[in-house]
Amino acid sequence: MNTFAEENYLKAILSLSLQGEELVSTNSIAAEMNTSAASVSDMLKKLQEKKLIIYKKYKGVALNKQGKSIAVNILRKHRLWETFLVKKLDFNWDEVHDVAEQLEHIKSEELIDKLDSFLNYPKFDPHGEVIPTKEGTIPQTDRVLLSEIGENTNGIVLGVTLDETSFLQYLNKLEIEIGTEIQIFDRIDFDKSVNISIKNKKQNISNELAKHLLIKNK
Amino acid sequence: MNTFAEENYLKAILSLSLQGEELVSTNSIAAEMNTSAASVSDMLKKLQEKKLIIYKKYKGVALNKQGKSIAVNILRKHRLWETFLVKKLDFNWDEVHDVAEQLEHIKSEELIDKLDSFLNYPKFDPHGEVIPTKEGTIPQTDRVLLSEIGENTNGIVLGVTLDETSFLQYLNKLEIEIGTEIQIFDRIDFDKSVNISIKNKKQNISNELAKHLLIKNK
DNA sequence: ATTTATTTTTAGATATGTCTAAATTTATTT
DNA sequence: AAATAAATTTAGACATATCTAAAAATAAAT
Repeated sequence: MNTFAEENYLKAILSLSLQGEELVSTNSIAAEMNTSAASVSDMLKKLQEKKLIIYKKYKGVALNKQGKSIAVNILRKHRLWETFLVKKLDFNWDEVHDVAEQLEHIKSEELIDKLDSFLNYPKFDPHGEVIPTKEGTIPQTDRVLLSEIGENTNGIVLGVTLDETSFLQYLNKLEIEIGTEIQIFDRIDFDKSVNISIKNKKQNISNELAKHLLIKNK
Repeated sequence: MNTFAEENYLKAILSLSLQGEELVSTNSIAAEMNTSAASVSDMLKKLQEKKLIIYKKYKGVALNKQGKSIAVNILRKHRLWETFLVKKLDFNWDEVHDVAEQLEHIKSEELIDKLDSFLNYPKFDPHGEVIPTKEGTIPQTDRVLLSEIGENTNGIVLGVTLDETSFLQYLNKLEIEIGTEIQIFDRIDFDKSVNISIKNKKQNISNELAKHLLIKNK
């Protein structure tokens, strides 16, 4: 059985891997988790002893099979709980992250099975993110980040890849939600911001924001 | 904010207080929590520094106002989660304790308010135990322990005061459940066991068991 | 009222997870 | 290729929570 701290590190490594880092660096984990590089080093040593990661000093870290399985399961639990909070308890999608961060560590396979059934086996969470399966796979979808999409195309907002209140509230202000239609014009070389229009209103979206918006790729 | 360990100690002290101990002893807490008396001593010192208990060395401990408020709130959360697990997720009443022990430590007042509303403000949990109010009071009921009830009376099983799988499974075996009618004949002086009958079947119930059965007192 | 037994506390260790500061390794410049 | 900068690890400290063994206080027995 793993501690909350261990699970959170595994989750952070998974998240950075999914964002494209093959070998995840100590510093990026520290940034992701708001902790010091020293603490990360300490923990990586422990996770390696427990045989959950592949870690080469000074080089970087990757999840091994068992570590990935645990991390994906935490992600599954996180997203199922978020779905429960929004669908059943009437939370807003920008309010659920902190509570789900706690709930994801509850240990009971039966609980998650029954929750999944109670929610009718949802495929996506309230942010449009795919929910990993019980078997530990993350279903692939045809979504693409706004920061990666081609110019002069149209799309539909399918979801977000960040779960922070400040981010989600900013989206509300921009009137961007799941299902919103969006035209993509062009990308500025200088700062990689994107010119788009939503409901015929032209806007410039920063790369920082575009990196976290999932668009249907047609 | 309190740690899980602190919350568990406060809960244990509350539980023993409600069972009649005015000044709760170190040993009884250790027994309740399956830990050593030394650990209890250590923790009592910390809880006193945090001003959650009234503790006199070698004499015993009681919750103060703030400590009681926290402990009652944990109890409220535990019983609401148990209700959720049984009513919404189809757990059996003898399967929910361990998961509820984890869920009771989730920190979010809004979560519990919304859960309460979702469950339609239940007054009792699946074991028949009263659910403390949001304001921190434990509603009084007219129930009495089978170990305390008068001889030659009738009653109805309203609930239990223990949440252990082995206990609840034994009740199932004895065909005792909530709502079961019961005749009380007499109590044996020697071991304080009680002679009763359930569905015209005479049985002798140990004091140990009778101490955890709540009966309607008419 | 002493002695004995029980209960409770303290002392000293251990494990987890965190930190700052210093040392080491790797990457980047010149 | 040597010097500088950046990233990473180690060393040493601290807080929490636990344990065993020993000491101290209280309760029970003679």
